[in-house]
Parts: sequence; structure tokens; C-alpha cells
Amino acid sequence: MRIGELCQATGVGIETIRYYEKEGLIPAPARTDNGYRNYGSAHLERLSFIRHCRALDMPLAEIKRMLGFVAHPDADCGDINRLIDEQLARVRVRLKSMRALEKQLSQLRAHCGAGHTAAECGILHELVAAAQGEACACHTKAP
Amino acid sequence: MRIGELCQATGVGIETIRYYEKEGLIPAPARTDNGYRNYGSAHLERLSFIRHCRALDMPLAEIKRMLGFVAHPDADCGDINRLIDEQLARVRVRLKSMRALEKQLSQLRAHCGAGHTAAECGILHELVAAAQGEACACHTKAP
DNA sequence: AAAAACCCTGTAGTGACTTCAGAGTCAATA
DNA sequence: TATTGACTCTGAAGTCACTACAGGGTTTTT
Ligand SMILES: [Zn+2]
Ligand SMILES: [Zn+2]
Ligand SMILES: [Zn+2]
Ligand SMILES: [Zn+2]
Repeated sequence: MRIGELCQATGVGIETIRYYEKEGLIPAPARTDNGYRNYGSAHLERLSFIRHCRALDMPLAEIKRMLGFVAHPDADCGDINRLIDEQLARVRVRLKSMRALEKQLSQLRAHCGAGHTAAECGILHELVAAAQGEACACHTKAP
Repeated sequence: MRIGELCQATGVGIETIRYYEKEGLIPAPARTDNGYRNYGSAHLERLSFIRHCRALDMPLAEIKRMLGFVAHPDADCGDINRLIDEQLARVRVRLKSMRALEKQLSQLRAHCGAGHTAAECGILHELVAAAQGEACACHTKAP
């Protein structure tokens, strides 16, 4: 199959496929007489595997390691575990900061009623106050 | 104050400070006789503001817009609202995909008991199966 | 025969930095 | 005084995972 067909079959962009080849994630395929890349089913499977790992947000370097495990089935499984654990840890860290971020932004958004100038805007006041390490007046509990 | 002191005061790396100057986020400061950058308190405040916005994961382009609002307090506040809303929307999209990711990775991790080879590893099997669009046997409900 | 659609290589751009090379300046020490 | 070490300067290149050209060649369709 040609590169466009592989693109259709997997949903991976043509440029991305060539990029993966250059980066050594998929092996260089044979070429037809006119120089076009000629892929087989092994390429399709490998590319699907890569995209599935990417959907789990694994960096390409880790996907390479993962492909190494696929190629060497006698290796110790503990390494695979560690790889997934690291990825999970990274995702959890980011998830935590995303949650905090959402909270901060929602609170910030609540500072603005509509229809006034920037000088009167609670959002801007809040951001400036926060940058100065001060708490906004609205956050001090009423006695 | 010199760039190293500003770095100490804000926790922003020296190279990052110079980068912000190059990108036009902070104005070029005066220089001392030897050519060293000489910052004042206005720079410190502006840099703190920028970092606070960055902590909210705003892109530099939006921070520039935000700084524009600070500089023009007579502008309409609605633009500020829209900017925050857009940012909040982006964060919520990413938060959602992060949650899904965490779930997928946890499930994947549960496929591996310890102490076997890669060939026997449920994680690898699962990834390969998923790449082929098949459901793993363990996911079919028992009758 | 002409046009559209496909393919090739190689380079450069994205965002928000980080790192490096190579050089100059300043305070404190041997 | 010489020299170490800490600080600063500029400009270029590297990071990640693509994405978008530019400038050609080939195949298929009209
Ligand atoms: Zn407002
Ligand atoms: Zn407040
Ligand atoms: Zn296992
Ligand atoms: Zn399963």
C-alpha cells in the first residue's frame, strides 16, 4: 500500500508517517520503481500501535522502548510496568495541576460582573493583587 | 537591580527573563556602564504578573493582550472576560482528556501481575489488541 | 493533452523555553 | 598582583511532536 492509503487506514497524516520513519519508529519500507514507499500490513500494525500509545500521551522515546519490548518478548515484564507507572505518574501530576488551574480560573472569572471598564474589572484587580502576593479583599471571610 | 537579583526575587530563570524581553513582554531596561541590565520595581511587578498568568497556563500571546488591558484601563471589560473564558474552555478540554487518560492508564496497569516475560505481559497484549481495534478478553463481562 | 491528484526530498516554523559557545566584567582571595 | 570564581553579555542552536511549505516528479482522470 502507498503512503496515502496508510494514511487513510490509520488516520495518521502523511507528513507524520514520514516523520516517524525519519525518527526510527517505523522501519523504512521498500520502494516501488518510481520511488514511492510501499507498505505492508506489519507497518500498519506498528503504526496503529504507535498511535495508540500516543493517545495515552506517551513520549516517542518511551514508545520506542515499548516497541523494543514487543520485539523482544523474552525480556522482563517489570520494565514494562515501570514504563507505564512513570507515564501514569506524569499524567497524575498534570491532572492535579489542571484541576487546580480550573478552580483558579473559575474563581477569577467570578470576579467580573459585566459592563464596566478594565480599570474597574475585578479580574484585572485580582491578577495584579495575586502577582503582588496579596489576597483579594473578596477572599477575606466576613466576621 | 541586576538580572540575577530579579531572578532571585521572582524565581524566574535568567534566560527566561531575557527571552521575555526579546519577545516584548517586558520592556528593555536601562543599562549600567558595563552594559548590565538594570531593573526597577516596575519590572519586578510586571514579571510577577506575567508568571502569575503563566501559572494559569495562558499562552504568551494572551498575556500580552492582558498586559494591554492593564496599560489601557479605559478599555471595555468584556474583552477581559472573553479572554478568561477562552482560557477556561481550553483548560476544561484538557482536563477532560487528562481524566480519560488516567483511567485508561490505570486499567492498562491492572493487566499486569508481576514476574513474567514481556511475551506473557497483559499490558503488551492489551496495547497490541487495542491497536488492532479488538477488545481484550478480560473486558468481556462474565455471563 | 491537460488537469487533478498523488508522491518525493529537504527545510523551516510552532511555543516556551533551555542550553551552549565564546567573551567581557567584577569582587575576593593567594 | 595575579588569578580564581561568580556574574553578565550576545547570538545561535536544541527541545518535542509535529505541521507547512517549496519545488520538483509521477500517475490517473477528464
Ligand atoms: Zn470585569
Ligand atoms: Zn477576590
Ligand atoms: Zn506484565
Ligand atoms: Zn483487558
